Amino acid sequence: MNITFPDGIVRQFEAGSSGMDIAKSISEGLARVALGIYVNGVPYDLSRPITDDATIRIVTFNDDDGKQIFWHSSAHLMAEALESLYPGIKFGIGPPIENGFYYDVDFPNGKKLSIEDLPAIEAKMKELVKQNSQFERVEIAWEDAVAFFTEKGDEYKLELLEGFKGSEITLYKQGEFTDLCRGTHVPSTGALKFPKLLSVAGAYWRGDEKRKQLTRIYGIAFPKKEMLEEFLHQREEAERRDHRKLGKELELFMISPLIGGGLPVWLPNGTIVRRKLEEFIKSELLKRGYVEVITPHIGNLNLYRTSGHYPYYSESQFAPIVVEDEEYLLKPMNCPHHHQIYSNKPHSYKDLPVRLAEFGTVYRYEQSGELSGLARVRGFTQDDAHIYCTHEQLKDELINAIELTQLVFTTFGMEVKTRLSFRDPDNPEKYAGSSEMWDMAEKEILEVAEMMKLDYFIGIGEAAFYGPKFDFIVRDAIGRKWQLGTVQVDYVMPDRFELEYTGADNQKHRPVIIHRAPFGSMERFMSILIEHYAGNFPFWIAPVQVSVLPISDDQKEYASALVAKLEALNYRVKYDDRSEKIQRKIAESEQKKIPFALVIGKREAENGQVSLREHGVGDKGAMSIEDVLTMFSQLNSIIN
RNA sequence: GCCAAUUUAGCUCAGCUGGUAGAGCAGCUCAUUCGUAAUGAGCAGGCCGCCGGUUCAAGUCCGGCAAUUGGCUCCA
Repeated sequence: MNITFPDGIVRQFEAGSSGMDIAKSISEGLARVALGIYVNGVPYDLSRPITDDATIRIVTFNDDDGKQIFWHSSAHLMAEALESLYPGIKFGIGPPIENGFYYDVDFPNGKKLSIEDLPAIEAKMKELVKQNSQFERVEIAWEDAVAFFTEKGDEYKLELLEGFKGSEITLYKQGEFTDLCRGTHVPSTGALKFPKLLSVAGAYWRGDEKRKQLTRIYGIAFPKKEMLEEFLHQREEAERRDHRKLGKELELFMISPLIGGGLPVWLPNGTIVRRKLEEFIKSELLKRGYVEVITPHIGNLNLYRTSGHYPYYSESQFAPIVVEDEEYLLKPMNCPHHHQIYSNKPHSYKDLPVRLAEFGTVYRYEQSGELSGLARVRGFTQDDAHIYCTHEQLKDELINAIELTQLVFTTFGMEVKTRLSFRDPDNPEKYAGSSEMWDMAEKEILEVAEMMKLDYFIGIGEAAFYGPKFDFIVRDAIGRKWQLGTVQVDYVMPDRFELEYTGADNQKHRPVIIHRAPFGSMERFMSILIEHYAGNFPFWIAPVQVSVLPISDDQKEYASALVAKLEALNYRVKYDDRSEKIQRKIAESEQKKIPFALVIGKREAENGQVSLREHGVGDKGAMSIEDVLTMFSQLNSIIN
């Protein structure tokens, strides 16, 4: 048979040759690290015979596909260890994930697993690695599979089998353990050299809150020790950057149980950063024809009935407040308020687009277990705006809004992924508006994405109830993904609020609304920003921009004059005139992550200079005060 | 909300099988006037998350509650 390699070369192999045979024919080295083979795009075990002409690709741990095979096999390895330690244990599903794998299990006799139990399981896994048992693929009739798992008493596997009725079933066996599995797996457990179990969590069977909660055990594994060490080191680094830790250390924000979980309070340092971010956005808005408005924190429930938010999202809102027989809602979004501003007066097509912007604080009910620092909260401020435009203006306005969002992310050097969030066609009841309107809006979004050459992917079922959107997604220090900015198309609200403008034809028309928020929420953006910079904020947003450090009391007069000068220029200065050694003052300036320290000794005071020290870099030598001021002014010029 | 873990001084953390609380840093006072990451001495600081129980005795054991953390579910 003819086997085509990824580089296009075709070679002859005997029919029935396995992936391992092919790997060996290339090199012993490849055969040692090969984990699986893709045959015409379908993953095969290396031992599985290939019978016909095929295009193949051998995968190793360096390929994402290879990692998935590796971690999938690791999940089976963990399952084998669990079964030998806890006989009678039942298994749910055990897939590979982005970073490792998990297995959902149901322990016998109500055993509660805690992280203290993990080392023993890990030790057992290592023992099984040494045994180096082969992963064996068994093709079996559906009825026989049912019989097998009935005998074993594993109701979860039986439930899974119900879904595969009629099709051919495969089992995988290694050592004493047999699992229902599509595959593919590594040749033997010996490959899974360095496993590490990471955490224990509860997870509902089939993700259904109403069903039994199983124990989910997360783990990861690597073929080389250095890889595991690197992975663990990265986790530590992520922990070091965690915005909750840095937020406390740098006094950026706090959460008080007495105020309430999920209701973060911005401390003076954090407030400076936030205000700088707001100034930055405001200066961009003014350049782009937005006007600012201010709306209250609560609104009559009828407003949200009109918008449709109330029935659609009543579960994620705080309960209504009743006063004088009227019901009010803590506002879960700003849009309906802005729509009222739009309809406050009649509009001509000549007025459009109307762009209303507000840093609007909204309140949403989140389950207590979901709250997390600044990233997931119950009250937050959106850098919100609504653009009311004609249909002809829509694409230009979308582009304008997306460009602003991109400017934000490039200014901070963040990597984002763009998701085109479309409706879920299987759940039409989740969305307002006609199917034709959705088709049109999704098409327009796609066209804009293509025109702007965005690097996007499509998220089915991620749309808002009133329309599809662009979402910008960023990862935090520990790899969790968060949606930040968003740009949304809305044909529904104009109808619900009967928004109008008079066209050139003297007829009434419906405007289109764009909802957009480049930061998303100030809180979440701040959480990502802290982690992105590891607390080392750039000069223009740093809570304290520069520390002034006289070496001895003799330089105090010179130093305090410099401090006054800097403060007069609106720089944020920390003057450290304590009778401490200069080393100490520098250490503290560095710990507080202040971008620059100006060290002043006898020499500088005599020459009208300062000795400049850059945070994280070190001593940059003596400079004139004028040069320092010029440099600071340049660094500050992002806001203009 | 559910599963698991955690909660001791402002912060980070120690406190073994129950015998009445400890360190470092921060703070305050004094001395020191110093050239690029921590000068020394002294002082002060605690409803050991909250409520209840067991016990002669609870930071420690048991129960409940709360908050936080890792997940699940959900997410405009």
